[in-house]
Amino acid sequence: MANSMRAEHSTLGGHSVESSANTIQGADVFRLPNAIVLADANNFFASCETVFNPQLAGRPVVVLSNNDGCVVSRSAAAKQIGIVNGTPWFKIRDQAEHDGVIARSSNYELYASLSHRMMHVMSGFFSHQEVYSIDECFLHNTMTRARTEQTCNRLRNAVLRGVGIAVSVGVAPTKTLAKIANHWAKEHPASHNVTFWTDILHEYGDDVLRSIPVSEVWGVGRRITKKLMSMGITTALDLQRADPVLIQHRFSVLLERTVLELRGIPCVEDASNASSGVRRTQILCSRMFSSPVRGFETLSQALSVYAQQACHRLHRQNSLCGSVAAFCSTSPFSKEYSRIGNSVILDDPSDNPMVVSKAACDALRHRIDEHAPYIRAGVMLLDLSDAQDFNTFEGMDAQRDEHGIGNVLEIATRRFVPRRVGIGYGGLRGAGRNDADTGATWTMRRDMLSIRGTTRWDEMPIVHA
DNA sequence: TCTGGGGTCCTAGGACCC
DNA sequence: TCTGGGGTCCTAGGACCC
Repeated sequence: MANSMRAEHSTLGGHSVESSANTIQGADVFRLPNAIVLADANNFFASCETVFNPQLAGRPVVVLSNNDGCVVSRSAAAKQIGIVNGTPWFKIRDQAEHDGVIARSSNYELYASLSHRMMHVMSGFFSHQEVYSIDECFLHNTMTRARTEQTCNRLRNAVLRGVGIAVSVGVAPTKTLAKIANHWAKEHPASHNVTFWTDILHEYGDDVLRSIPVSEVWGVGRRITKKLMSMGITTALDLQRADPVLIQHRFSVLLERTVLELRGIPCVEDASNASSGVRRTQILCSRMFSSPVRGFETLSQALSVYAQQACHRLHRQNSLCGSVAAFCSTSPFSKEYSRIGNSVILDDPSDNPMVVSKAACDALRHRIDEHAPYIRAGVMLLDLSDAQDFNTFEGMDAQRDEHGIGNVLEIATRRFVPRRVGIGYGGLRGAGRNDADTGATWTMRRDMLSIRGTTRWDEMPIVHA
């Protein structure tokens, strides 16, 4: 599919020949100038923090990554005082606190819950929704220009009223252009947070793409930017005008598709597996430790906890894994950086946390340096297959865990909350209120965690009337 | 002192087969 | 003694996204 698409576009040199059929069906829908609607929450994590804590509205708020490491989301006010995403918190903490910045540990349980509500509300306004990330979705549109604008505004109001989150909307013929239109909507208050690509193109012509550095185009990362710059391609307009065949040759089909998308030719396919939820092809669970861990004994505690968490996700999508990989590493910022990884093939595909946990530990057992300070570790489940499809000869069954410990864990998790029970260290809970708080020294730091008002009875917000 | 986590897709290159 | 070329499959690594 992707290949035939590429061949077609490459040979046609940019503009496709339409078939005579003008039916609003299948791929033809996406040839319409307003076919793709991208709805994206403004400063999502920071906005979520404000939902149940309205005093934060208008104030500089930042949300930190796990372990309170880096800034990952900023409110408008925090952006205004010049805080940059990705900055390590320890480097700016003093100044930020002096400036009245309020920091929060990331509260993914809250964000996931609000994301779910937001997506549900938005799904009602268009025929097809493709959830792209926790805070944005593509909506497929077949309405007229006027109807589309009306619908986008109703969608924005519904999310704002129903969930308390502001979203911006970009409308364009392709996803890449919708990203650009969405960005424009966020940057230009006059747009009322809904921007049509065709409008800004009509008003500003080539200046729109000329004003966008190539590094800001969706799909262009740091490495590719550097290489493009050396070829004299510095703006989105330069990339749009580049030869797709040359780009494909020097880079990849991915970037070639970006060139075509910038020209208004849709090439990025639907990535979501309908609305029923996506089945992952690999599952990774990894964390940084709050302080360095030495020795296999302690490391295996962490591996065991991560393996159980990974199995929980494996079970949820009804898959089995054929192999388990584990890794650990010292700090990449230290002189003696080392990373150790190894994988183990299971005798039979399994979703049993006991089996997976043991495999993860076995993978690293005799490989680690007993004295090295490890700062992170992770467990990866690979070679996933559908549990229902699994058939072998008699006597060679999958190591399924039908009535065993995994199911007991699932049931207990559903009835109580995650991590009230578990194997080994995964079952211990310390005094703190953090999910992963096992009382061990390595569990992650979340010193500034807000309430999980939508998922925990004991943390429900209190309203004073 | 202190720098996130979880994914996807593509490509190159090796192994193997005929 | 000489030892082609093309296809397929797999894996590791690179690059990207949010």
